[in-house]
Amino acid sequence: MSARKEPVSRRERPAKPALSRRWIVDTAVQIMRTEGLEKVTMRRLAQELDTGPASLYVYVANTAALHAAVLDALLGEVDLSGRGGGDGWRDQLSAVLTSYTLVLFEHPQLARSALVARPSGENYLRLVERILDLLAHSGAPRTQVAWGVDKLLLDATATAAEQSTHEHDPTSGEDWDATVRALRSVDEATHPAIAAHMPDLIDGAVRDRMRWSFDVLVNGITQTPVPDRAD
Amino acid sequence: MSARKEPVSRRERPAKPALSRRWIVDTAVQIMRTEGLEKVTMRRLAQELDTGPASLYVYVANTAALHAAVLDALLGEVDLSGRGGGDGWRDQLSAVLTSYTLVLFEHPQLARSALVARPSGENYLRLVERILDLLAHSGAPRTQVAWGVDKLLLDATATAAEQSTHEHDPTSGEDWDATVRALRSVDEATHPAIAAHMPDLIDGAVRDRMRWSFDVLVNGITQTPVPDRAD
DNA sequence: ACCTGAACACCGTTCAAGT
DNA sequence: ACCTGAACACCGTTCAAGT
Repeated sequence: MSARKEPVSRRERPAKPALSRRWIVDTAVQIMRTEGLEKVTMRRLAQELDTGPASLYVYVANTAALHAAVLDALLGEVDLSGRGGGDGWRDQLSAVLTSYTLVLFEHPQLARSALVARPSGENYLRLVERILDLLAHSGAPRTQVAWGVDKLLLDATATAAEQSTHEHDPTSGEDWDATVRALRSVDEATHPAIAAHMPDLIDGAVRDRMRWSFDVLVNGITQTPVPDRAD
Repeated sequence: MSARKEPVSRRERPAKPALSRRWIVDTAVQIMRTEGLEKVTMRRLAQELDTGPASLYVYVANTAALHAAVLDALLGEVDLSGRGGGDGWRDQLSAVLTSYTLVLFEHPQLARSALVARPSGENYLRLVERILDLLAHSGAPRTQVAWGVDKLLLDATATAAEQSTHEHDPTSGEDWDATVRALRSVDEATHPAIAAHMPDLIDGAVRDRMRWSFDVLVNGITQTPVPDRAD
């Protein structure tokens, strides 16, 4: 006779907030931070939000869109100021891209999804705007600048995506080990070039390679004219 | 009384071949060609091989390894000759990388898995050997050549991975559409640089961009010295 | 050594039905 | 309009048991 359940159950937990895209994405980010992106599934997320998976489809088109939203949220952490290096556009650009890469390094799986589902959120637009502006200060022709932004972001994203040897990452670094082993154990007779370049092929601190990649791209972008348009 | 099933059932289908890594990978390639990589699952593959999924684990460590094996098989199709352009190392290198990129363009999903699980099969080694050899003809310092190969392959792979607007691909091009829409509808007041570079940011034939990317990288790689090693 | 059945622990997405 | 239960059609991987 005592069990009227309505008010009791309502007070049992800290008041389930109304569903909203905002709340859904925030919760997804939280799950990613604590358990990794592979746990950011519709079902797991629904469970966390105390509802069924079907309910999420009112706010999110599918899993890919969900991951894209999580990525954009994370891009809010990129430091766009360019502080850290010198005052020139080049140092500032380097600092912004380094910040972008480091943010993705924390979540290589997200970098991979960035390669699949191109982001289009406000934080992504802010990032593109900033890089474009800095690169334009190089004085390079407009098209080179426009195409160059793409190259810089693609390189940084792909570098992060590759860097899967990470704690929260289940698909960790044994593939890279396999590649290293394969390159090391190569027969000098059949693969002379590999043997000849061997230590360097595998060596090099990530930081050094990142810095060099940046210089390679900026030098190339500013100095290489776009080809004559094919038909 | 007539139904002795042993010999009959043995003749019912064209004699199930014994399981082997070779046979498994070949069948996987065939499924990918006809149904796309997303159908290359342990279960689907087992079904095709007329066995249970557990049996495959004798030959293949997991799904990622399976996809890596499929990728290496596909790399056998890359034309390493370098025919098509001129005779110089640069034209030949361009031809080899174009061939690599085009092979991956047929299967963008495979390109993505190449970014995650670094390949290490014999076809991959052959490809690296060839690119290394060609790039070494530039006369650039050893370390630049070694690191440069990585950049060239990474750029080609990432470019292919992005290019997901493809027939067999379920996760098709609506994300790119969303990005284009976002870039187009940007407010000139808040994102002046995007507005200023707008047509070029999105335009450009894939071929033109590929050619330009190659030139950017080769110019950058051959002209940019590696930084002093940090500690 | 190789192969298997069966189980465990998950997925994404849809849809008719409810409020 | 928003939310839900239930279902459909899948997954990867392990493990004890068999040959």
